[in-house]
Amino acid sequence: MLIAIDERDTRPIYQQIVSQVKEQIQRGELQQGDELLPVRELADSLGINLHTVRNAYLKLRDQGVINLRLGRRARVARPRRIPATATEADMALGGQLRELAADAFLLGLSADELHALLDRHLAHGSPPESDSKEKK
Amino acid sequence: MLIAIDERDTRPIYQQIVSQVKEQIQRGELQQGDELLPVRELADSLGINLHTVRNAYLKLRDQGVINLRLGRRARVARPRRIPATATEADMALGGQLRELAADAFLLGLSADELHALLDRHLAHGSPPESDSKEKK
DNA sequence: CATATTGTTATATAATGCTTATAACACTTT
DNA sequence: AAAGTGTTATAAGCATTATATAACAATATG
Repeated sequence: MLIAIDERDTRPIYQQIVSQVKEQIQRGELQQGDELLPVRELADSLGINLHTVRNAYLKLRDQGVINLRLGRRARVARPRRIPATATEADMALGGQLRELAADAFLLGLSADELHALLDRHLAHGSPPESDSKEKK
Repeated sequence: MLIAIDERDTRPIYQQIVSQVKEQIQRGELQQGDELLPVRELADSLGINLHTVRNAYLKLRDQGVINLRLGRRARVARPRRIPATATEADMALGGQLRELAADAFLLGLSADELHALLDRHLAHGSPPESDSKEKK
């Protein structure tokens, strides 16, 4: 399943799980119908409580990302693919877009630079990977 | 000052203030050297506690967005404009970029569509406004 | 200089959110 | 029937967020 908790990440654990599951779907590592790890199993493997994992799964269900049914394993839901007009999509991502735009601006990034940066994550979902230092 | 608390926003109040100040700077409504509202004044106008506003100002100071000096009003700091290499910028925005990319993907947005959406917020910071039948 | 303004520090308290801990229950699969 | 899995329930601990007061320190104002 390849989920890891990052201590340096200030977000709550369940949020990190939510994000990572979404990213795995984006990268194609998880596809429609695929089974997620059982809550107890994932919880044990991460050394956390069952309910923390379950909370993450509940959030994913509420966002339509996975399906939950009693007795059966959690499965990746059918893509919603709501055609979303521009303004509809903006409703869903509005907060993130505004925050990203403001933060990027304060970093002195141009629109092109930000686009390029974003493309890196859109392609396959894999980040830069570079560890701390990097050659220029 | 034009700051408003959104009850539907799940983020803490101080975070909303942080975001809105940043967005005002991005839009040019606040510029280098401009004074922010005094903590007590903003707190009163929002009907919240002094320390909640102060907490927001502290976070903004920690991010280099504003300067705080005893006895003087908070002022918008000189732009940091750290030239930031691509990977440096990614370090700062990495989490936001990954999350946005994944969420956009799950919404079925193409790279172009996401770029266009992002541009709306980059231009002036003002959201939608122009709605119509968009091409998909 | 005197006073008001403003950021800062210090306590204390309450409310909420996150995580853990146990246990039992309900549905599905084997 | 048994095992696996999601679900519900209850409780507790801890961190974060927000509130409430009060006093202090540096700056601005008159």
